[in-house]
Amino acid sequence: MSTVQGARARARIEVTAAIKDEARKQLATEGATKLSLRAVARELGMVSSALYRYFPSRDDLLTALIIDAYDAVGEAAEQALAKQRKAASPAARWTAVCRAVRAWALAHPHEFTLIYGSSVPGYTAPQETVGPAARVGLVLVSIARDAHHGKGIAPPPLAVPLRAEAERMAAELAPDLPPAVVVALVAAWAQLFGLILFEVFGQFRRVVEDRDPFFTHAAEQLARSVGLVLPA
Amino acid sequence: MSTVQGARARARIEVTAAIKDEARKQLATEGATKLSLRAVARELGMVSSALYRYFPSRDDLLTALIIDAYDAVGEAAEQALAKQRKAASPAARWTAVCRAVRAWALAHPHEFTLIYGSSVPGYTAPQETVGPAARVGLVLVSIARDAHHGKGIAPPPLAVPLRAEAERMAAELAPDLPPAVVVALVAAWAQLFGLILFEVFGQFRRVVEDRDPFFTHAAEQLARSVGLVLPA
DNA sequence: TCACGAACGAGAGCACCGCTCTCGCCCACG
DNA sequence: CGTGGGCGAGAGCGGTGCTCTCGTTCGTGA
Repeated sequence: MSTVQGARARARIEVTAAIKDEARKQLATEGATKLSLRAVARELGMVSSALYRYFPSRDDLLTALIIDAYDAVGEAAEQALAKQRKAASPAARWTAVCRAVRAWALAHPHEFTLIYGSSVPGYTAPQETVGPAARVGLVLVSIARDAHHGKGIAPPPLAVPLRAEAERMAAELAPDLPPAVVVALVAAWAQLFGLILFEVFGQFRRVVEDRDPFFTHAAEQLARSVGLVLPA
Repeated sequence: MSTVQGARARARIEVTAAIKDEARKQLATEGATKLSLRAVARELGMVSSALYRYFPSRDDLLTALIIDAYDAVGEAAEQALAKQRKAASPAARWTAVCRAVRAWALAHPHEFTLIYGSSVPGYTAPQETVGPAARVGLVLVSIARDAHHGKGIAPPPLAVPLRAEAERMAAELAPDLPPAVVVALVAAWAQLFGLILFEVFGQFRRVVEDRDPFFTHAAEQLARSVGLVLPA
């Protein structure tokens, strides 16, 4: 029933996409705070009130862009993993995924900021965002899972004993992995984005100049921290 | 000459402080994007144009708040280090500083977001911010330096060989420390804020529930990654 | 001492914003 | 074929950052 929708529905999809495209363009040049419904409408030859036929509010437009951005960075990570799949070591896959996420962030800094930077502390993300938001994390988990299950090359790498609460959290998130690996995985997930955020926000200016090799090295160390690198 | 300034100068200082206080209050309740000059003026019983006698623009007000926030979190880190100074192991000092930074961030989420989150990708921070912004990093460096120089307990912990550029960067930043330690230090610096940002932004919701022990564990692992933990 | 000038607050006003409401139009479905 | 609902246009509301002008106040240098 959805294959050949009426012209009405098709037009709606097209206009919605055009609005998002124009909004993304303004996002890239001006940033999220400067994104203006009126400017988007103006650029599209519409009047501002017409946009409200497609998005109930400016925040809903932003939410749509957020979901798209989560999907885009998640897909970048998944494609990087797929490209590395055969015969690459877990550490090599990990690094490739990290580099892909970083590359996407540097190519779309404002969209990356939108999802990982400027979030409002009090604000609870709408339910539709949680799925797309999890994709990068799931890619990282899958690398560890493959390494642990398939070839069994990921030993629990940690010397510091875990608290009981951490054990429980690990059992909930990924019961098939050693708790220490799960905890390290979650931490590495956040730390990866710390590295990228600092680079995107310019915190490394005058501190790290050759950021590409620095990042690669840090990503490899993260892989080590999760136990993806075999002791030599 | 500056001890007993005229009454006008004192009034100016007081009004400036009152503006910043009210702005901080609104920042805490509404967030940076909703901070309104007119609302601040209204609350202070002034008219909006009067604020421009004290801050040339809204962005300059925000810059002032940014500097204050950098100083506040830097001071929190420095005080945590000072409190731990005597007889504490380098790893214990490291963890204490990390926990102090996190505690400040959780207590002032909007101010933390202002300095580490919502930064505009294209925007270059004014020169006045670089000093205050460096304070937390310098505290971390000082811990590693004390450990390396004073007691020599920080062995270069890394197995992956460094690139030549990384060696050069390390020599510029802290020539008295082993390059591998400097590189790990910079990465740990960014990763620490990745952990805190994810917690402040709610990325750990439904993922990490007992965040305090999780963070402490992650901070200890970061100390390990810099070489602050002696091999058992 | 006193006049000058700088700093100050008030107010009006500009251009822009998000959002609402009403109004005609026109297409698709019953 | 008639009609109801989706649509775009337009006016308008209250808000924003920022500018300019105009009296007033108050410290300071002559």
